[in-house]
Amino acid sequence: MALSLSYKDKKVISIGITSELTGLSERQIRYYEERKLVFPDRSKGGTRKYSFADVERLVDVANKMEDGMQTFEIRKEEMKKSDIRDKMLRGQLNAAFKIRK
Amino acid sequence: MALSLSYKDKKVISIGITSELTGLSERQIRYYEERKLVFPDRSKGGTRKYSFADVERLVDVANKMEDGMQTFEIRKEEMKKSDIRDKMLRGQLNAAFKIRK
DNA sequence: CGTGTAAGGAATTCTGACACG
DNA sequence: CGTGTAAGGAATTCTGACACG
Repeated sequence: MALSLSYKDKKVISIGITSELTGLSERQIRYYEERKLVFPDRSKGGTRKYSFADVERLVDVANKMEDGMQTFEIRKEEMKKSDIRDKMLRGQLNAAFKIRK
Repeated sequence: MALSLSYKDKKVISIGITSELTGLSERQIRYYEERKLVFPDRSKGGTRKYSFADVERLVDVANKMEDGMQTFEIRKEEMKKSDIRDKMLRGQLNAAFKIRK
């Protein structure tokens, strides 16, 4: 791990607890992973480990599913978001670089 | 649950992960519970669940053990702390009450 | 497409006890 | 006192598949 992450991002929660926290079934949670909507870590033995950020993510996904959105649409939306973030970050870095020049 | 607790206080971490996070053996963690130094929740099935606060607590305990302190001394120290907190809280409440009077 | 379920197996955790010291 | 360990059992999780739709 490069950075020491805050509680919110530490992957320490089992799927059972994650299920309780989100109200989703384990089946749903595993399926959303299959559809690339969440990315839990794995223990050496292979059990999934989620963060509180993942839990929030899953609740968000659940809401969108309720609104009739499909998994691939939700994924696209997320990809767009991180794309925007990437561009903004690059913009910031560029600006900083110019200033220092 | 009366209050909605923050991430730090939610009991969602299994003993295995807690062991990794603290560097303590599961045996040690269970023993410190026996000695009333940590108070994990339990799942319906009986498995222990710790919070990040518990993890910090355990690291603290571990440090004191290294300093040669015994479990009952650590517990006494903690009781003193919470006792002080209680008194301060009572003082606060009393003061507030007098003001409003 | 999204989710429930039964199936068989593996990983995780639990308790009580013996051991050492 | 504090901790390791083997023991037997129970709870938890995993994957791949069949089902419905």
